[in-house]
Amino acid sequence: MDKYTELLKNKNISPSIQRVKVLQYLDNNRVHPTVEQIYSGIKGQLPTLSKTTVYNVLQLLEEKKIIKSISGSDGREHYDFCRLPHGHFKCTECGDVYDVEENFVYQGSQMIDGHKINDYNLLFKGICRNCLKKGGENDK
Amino acid sequence: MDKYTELLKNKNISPSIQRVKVLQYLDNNRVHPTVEQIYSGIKGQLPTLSKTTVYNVLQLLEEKKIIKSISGSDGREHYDFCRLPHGHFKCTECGDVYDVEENFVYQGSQMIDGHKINDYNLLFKGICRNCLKKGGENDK
DNA sequence: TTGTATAATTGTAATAATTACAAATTTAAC
DNA sequence: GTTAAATTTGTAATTATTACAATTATACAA
Repeated sequence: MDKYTELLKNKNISPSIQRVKVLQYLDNNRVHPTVEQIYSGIKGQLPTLSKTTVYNVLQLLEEKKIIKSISGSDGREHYDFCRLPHGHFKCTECGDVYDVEENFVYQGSQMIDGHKINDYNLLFKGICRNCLKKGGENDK
Repeated sequence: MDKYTELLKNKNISPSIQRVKVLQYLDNNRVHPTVEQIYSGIKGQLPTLSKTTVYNVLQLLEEKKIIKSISGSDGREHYDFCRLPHGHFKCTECGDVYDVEENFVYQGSQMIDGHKINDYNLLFKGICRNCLKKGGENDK
């Protein structure tokens, strides 16, 4: 039994081929891919795959805290395999998302002001090193 | 000269009535409104207002660091007048965004891993106190 | 094994936020 | 006051996401 199948079973999720493939893709492509990227990335191996399924799987995996979603400000979600807590950096030029070590570690309670905290994210924004190289002028 | 006009001039932005009204709205409605809310909120005073203008103004104000945008994961941006640094909490049930005192204060440099940092945000997610009251079952 | 209930996937259509863009209007400079 | 530049407006296009019903696969009992 491969490790993704096992991970899913441990979380009481029946390990359909679609779910395993999405998980595998996220593990092998740690670039915070979008739904589109995930879909295109595994469509070759699962020709009947529907984009709706990718959405469904991602939603399920996030609910079960196996992955996290990251929202930049460009109307596209990015997805990230959960590991050690870390922050993210999103380039406002090209939209790519990078990991950064810098992080906020929240030691507080599960409640803040009466709200139940399920998760948190630290997101930096700016211009990534690649875009800086290309056109440093655009220095908004 | 009112305080919004003054603020805009200080930032070298010509203080059109649309810009002033958006700014005023954000200052008076500190609930992290969406574009839709801002638009509806001032349409009464500016009957010719276009939603495109609201988008334009918000983009400009964010570039000039007068406001911040907050992306939950529901495909809707929220906007916040800049003040003391603070974190945000987004309810995954109703979509509302709340301020929280809890925050990450970044003292590091303006560069991380070669990326130019322009901004950062700390976002908590969970179920807000109102939704908890209504239906505590949905305890994802 | 066979039938049946349940769960998961698929495809299409609908929704909704955002952006592109060109025309119209306003503002500022000379 | 005329002209150029900046801003606003409205429409159309784009794109991500969701809703939903139909199909397919899976699990389980007889």
